[in-house]
Amino acid sequence: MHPLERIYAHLFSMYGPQGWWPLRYAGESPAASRGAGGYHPGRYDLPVSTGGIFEICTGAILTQNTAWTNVEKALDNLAALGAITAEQILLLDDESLRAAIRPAGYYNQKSKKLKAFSRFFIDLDGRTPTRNELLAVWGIGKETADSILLYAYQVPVFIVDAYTRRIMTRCQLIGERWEYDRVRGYIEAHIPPDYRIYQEYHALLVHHAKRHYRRNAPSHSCPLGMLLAGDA
DNA sequence: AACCAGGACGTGA
DNA sequence: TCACGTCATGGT
Repeated sequence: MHPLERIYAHLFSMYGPQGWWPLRYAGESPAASRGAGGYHPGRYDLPVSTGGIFEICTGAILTQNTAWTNVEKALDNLAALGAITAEQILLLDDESLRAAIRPAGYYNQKSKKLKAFSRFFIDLDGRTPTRNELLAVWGIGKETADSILLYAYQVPVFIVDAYTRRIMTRCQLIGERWEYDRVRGYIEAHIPPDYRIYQEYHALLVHHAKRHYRRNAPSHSCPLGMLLAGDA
């Protein structure tokens, strides 16, 4: 069993299914099967509507280098304006859009990003975008593109975020200087390409990192260390 | 009261 | 390529 598989099994046994990506505004998932904050543990059929897909894409852009709690406030404001669809965002004047997403920070940049992505999203006309198409959109980098593919379109790509890097590096599975796509390729080579596993794995890494791998935290012991003691 | 949060882009070597 | 600087609000 590869260390990456062992880590996944361990994290899942510790924390259980995480139910990412949170869906709170699209109203497509029955409230009864939706947990607090819009998380929906155990459901892998979401999103099922265009609104749900777009909400995830919007959240992925707004959460760039930003705490999710701040993104929720921005999404609340957009929902209050009735602007959580691509068409409605494009109808908003720039000043209103900036004001709505202000809690998420970087509002000048992100307002442009949301409009650029909204045009792109409409042109897709329901089709699943390719990774390169997403990367060609201004404001969509590798991590955001992969977040959109994995959580909005159920494409099995592994998201390499700061938390993933920090944990894998400290477990000595990857090098400090490995490029994004090298890390992604390494993980995808050792984990079966099942979008449900990739979704849970990434969410579990984030959850675990928030508890044990804060950037400022001194190198203290982590529960995963014991898992890796036995092999290379 | 610094420090950080589920990054991306522009610029100059 | 690579290393910086910039963007910005809200919680700890």
